[in-house]
Formats: sequence, structure tokens, C-alpha cells
Amino acid sequence: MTQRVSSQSSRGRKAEPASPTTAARERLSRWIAERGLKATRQRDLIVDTFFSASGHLSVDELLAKVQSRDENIGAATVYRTMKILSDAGLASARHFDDGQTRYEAAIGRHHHDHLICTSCHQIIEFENERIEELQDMVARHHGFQVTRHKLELYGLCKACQGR
Amino acid sequence: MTQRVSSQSSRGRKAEPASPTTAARERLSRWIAERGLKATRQRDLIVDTFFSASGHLSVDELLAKVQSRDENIGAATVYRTMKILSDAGLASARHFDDGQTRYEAAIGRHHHDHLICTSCHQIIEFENERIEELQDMVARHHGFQVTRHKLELYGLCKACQGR
DNA sequence: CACGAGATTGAGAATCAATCTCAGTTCTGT
DNA sequence: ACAGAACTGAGATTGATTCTCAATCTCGTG
Repeated sequence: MTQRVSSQSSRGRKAEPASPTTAARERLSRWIAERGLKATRQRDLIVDTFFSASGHLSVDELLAKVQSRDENIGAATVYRTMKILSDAGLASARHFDDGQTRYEAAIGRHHHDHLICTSCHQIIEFENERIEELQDMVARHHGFQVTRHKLELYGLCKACQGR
Repeated sequence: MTQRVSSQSSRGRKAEPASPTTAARERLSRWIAERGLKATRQRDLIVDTFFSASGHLSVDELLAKVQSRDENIGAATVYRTMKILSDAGLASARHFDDGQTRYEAAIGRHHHDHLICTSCHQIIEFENERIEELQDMVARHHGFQVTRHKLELYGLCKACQGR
């Protein structure tokens, strides 16, 4: 797949409130129905919690939030559910250098990269069309057919530089 | 087991053309001496094995090579030694998406990024000054002070595209 | 060259994140 | 309501890496 970002990502949408959470849930139930999976209470709770949170959540963090709503939900279920969300394209897994998988919502979002503060762990997202183009160029030059890439800049954010 | 490495080695050595291995070993012994660490037979063997190999070695792969020379060397020692090499700036750790830390020699090497074939696992290195500049620009724009970055392009190499 | 304080080592235990197993539970279409 | 398949939680398991600790080694000093 190429990355010819030529237009904005949002398609013509009707006048619906369509909160991201709602949209995601609809897409998820379709995805689930399509492959004979089943809708469950815990799945709904996890998905709901995930989409109403923001940022890049680790499974641990998400599990904590989820358990504050239903203490009986196990870690395995959160792992399983996030894997489904990821497969369905509704969340994307990120592996930063802290050894944990983090997920971020991916509904109608454009590709982007990250700036990560090694001190306060803040994560800033950015997009740079020019860099993407150069990457494609490099890949082509080596006869590579790139399917995905990862660009992470680690350092100190403005606030943490003063120390 | 005891080590009776009485004689042998480092006596009448010929005028070697400062192989990277040699250079690395010199730098390492300085680093080690500087902080009160000690030189050991296993460390030497591991370092030697690492630098005479090429590419991006996982600890497992390195351990195998090392043990084929001395079956008594344990994994922990390889992990510890590679950490030292890394701290000394003689090797750099890379975390690709296969869950293992891989090390590559870093003696007098310029920064570079990677193209990784998800099929045959070949790893190609590349440098692109323009991309680096753009990254700096992005970081500056966000007030970030970048200390290191990671750019990895995953996909199929030319050879793997056919199949 | 012998000493000895302190660094190192190997093996197995301990961590950590993530996955798997399995018996009991819950969905869903009919 | 029913059956069969999917799901769940808890605990076991895996895989990578680190830690612990007793035995061993290094290296500067006398």
C-alpha cells in the first residue's frame, strides 16, 4: 500500500453526533458479527473505557480503569479485546521503548509519528508529509515494498528541559 | 571450572591493521579500567565473538556462537557483557518488532536507520540526511530536545515480493 | 609471588509482559 | 428454551531479561 496522502481523511458524514466511541462500537459490532464472534458485556465495557480515555494506554493502565468499573474483569480479557480492536483497525498497537504495548484509538485517524519525552513520558503526535515522501523514496531505492513504518523521536520536552 | 590460561597470546603480534575488533577491544579495556571493572576471559571471548560477527545479533544468536567456543559461558554473562558494550558506546541495542534486543557494532559508525523485511528478516541500513534534518525541524517546532530517534521501515524486500 | 578486597560468573530463581489452558459461563440463531 | 460455539477468569506457561548468591577470578599492593 502506498501513502499518497492527498486529501483529508473524513468522508462525507451526515449530521450525526457520532461520538468516536459510538462510531467505534458500531464498527466493532459489525466486525464481530461478520466473523461469528460474540458480543459480551466485558468486551463492551473494555471498548467503552478505552475510547472514552485518551492518549496511549498500556494494557495495565486500561485494565486498572476497567477494573474500577468491574473488578471481576481479568487481564487476559483486556489483552484479548485489544487484540480484536487492533485487528479490526479501531485501535493501533505501539511499541515504544518502555517494554509495554500501548494502544491508541485509530478511528478515522491519519498516520502519524511520535515525539516521546524520556523524562515525563509525555507523547506528542506529529505528521510530516515530507518525511513520509522521503521514506518512500528510500524504500523504492532499495526495492522495498513498505507496509508500515515507525518513527519515534526520544528526548526532553520543553517543560522537562529546565530540569 | 578453573581457568588456567597461563601462557599463550598477546606476545609476538604482527603489525595488525587496527581491525575494528582490535580498536573496540582497546576502547573497552580503557572503559573497564576507568571504572574499576575487571577484564575476564569470558568478556573477551564474548566481545571478540560479537565483533567478528556481523549484522544485528540477538543475544540468543550471540550466545550460540559464544558457546560453540566455550560451552560453559552462561546467558547472563552475555547479557551483562552486551550491556557494558552498549554503555561504553561500542555496540548499540536495537529493538525491532520481534521482541528481542539486537546489537550491532557501533565503532565509528554514523547514525543510520533500517529497512526490515518482514518475510526473510533481512535488515538493510540506510542514511538520509534530509530526513534527519526534517526530524530536527519537527522536534524544534515542538520545543523538543531530541537525544535519539528510531526510524524503521517494515515491508518486503525485493526478493520476497515475488513469493 | 602471595594476599585479599572487590568484581565476576554460572545456574537457577525471579520478573514482566503477553499468551495459553481449561472448566464453567454466556451468546446467538433457531 | 436449546445446543453448540464463543467467551471468561484464574492460574499456568512462555520468552526475554534481570537478579541472587556462593564459588571464583582479577589486579593492585606488599
